[in-house]
Amino acid sequence: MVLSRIILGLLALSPMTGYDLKRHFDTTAGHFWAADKAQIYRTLAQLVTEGFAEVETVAGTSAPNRQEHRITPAGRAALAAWLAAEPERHLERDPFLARVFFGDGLDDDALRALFARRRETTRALLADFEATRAETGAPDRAARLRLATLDNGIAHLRTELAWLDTVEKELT
Amino acid sequence: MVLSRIILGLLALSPMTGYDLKRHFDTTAGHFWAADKAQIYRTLAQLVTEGFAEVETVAGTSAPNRQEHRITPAGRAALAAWLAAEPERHLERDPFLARVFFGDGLDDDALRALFARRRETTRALLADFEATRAETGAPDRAARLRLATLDNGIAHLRTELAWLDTVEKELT
DNA sequence: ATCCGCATGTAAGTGGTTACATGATTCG
DNA sequence: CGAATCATGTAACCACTTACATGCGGAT
Repeated sequence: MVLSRIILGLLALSPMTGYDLKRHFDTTAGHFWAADKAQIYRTLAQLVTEGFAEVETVAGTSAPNRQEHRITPAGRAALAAWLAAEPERHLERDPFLARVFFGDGLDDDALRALFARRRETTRALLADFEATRAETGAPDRAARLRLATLDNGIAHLRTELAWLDTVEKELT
Repeated sequence: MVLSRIILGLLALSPMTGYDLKRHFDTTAGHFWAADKAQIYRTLAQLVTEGFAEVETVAGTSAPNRQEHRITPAGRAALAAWLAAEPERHLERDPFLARVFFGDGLDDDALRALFARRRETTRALLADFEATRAETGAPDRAARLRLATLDNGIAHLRTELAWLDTVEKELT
């Protein structure tokens, strides 16, 4: 459900192929929703049978054929309805925190390594987000809201680093 | 995989029934992993067939029979192996942020309502976490690590509220 | 020559959600 | 008398992941 509506939202910005959508999920939309191509192609087919999107095959001149998907008026209505509906609840599932919770089963070195890996992936993601943010200018209302989700990610990544500081200090 | 190892971790603290486990997932373990009872009972049965847990039926005196599950030595080994393994990566999936990203499809009032609901659920969860934290004292190493995961949750909830402040201010 | 990007999909398996089903005891 | 808590589970469904499979064109 959520994935299909996010895809409709992206198609509302412009017509796209599954491959184009995948790139969005690997960059902009990845801050709040993960999806892989198997899911994307399946959901796209489903949107077409529901009448929320239409396909047009665009012959590739110097590339493979593109299956361009375009949102229909019914698709726009479904997107609007979802936007106004009660948000689904967000269920937390973080394998790293699970390991920390049972971390007494690791010795100090292994624990330190666990925190160090977390710090490294967090730091890298933050650098990535901040670089993306620097690229953007002159936002209208739509772009300001999209930026807000990126800022949300940046704020949480900074918080994670600050939390790691205190936890690692306590471990010494 | 992750769920089965978290259950092993909880069983390592003390033998439990599926119902007991459910209460843990609704409180302490809920900060980092969500699970419902259908999954818990299924996973428990699987752990028994794998030889990682054993069941003992305890006749209820003034209650239904309890199926007490106890971790086996093989189970402890599987838990230790998982703890030391590379953490699975954490995939973000937040329906609220998805709505904000496409928020231009909502009018100002609907947007404000969206943020207000998020603020309310965040505030309530934070109060809950802070109350839990106040209850705890004199921690050993194991308890300090469990507390650290709670502090992680508290830090992120505060960050979310601060982010909401700036976004809602910008909306005026 | 080899690798990377573009572009499409299928199949099998695992993990997670929702709805159905039951029944005793305790507290207000 | 009714609601909440304790306690168990099944069935059907939906969502997500991983591995398999193909092939062109352009750059190094």
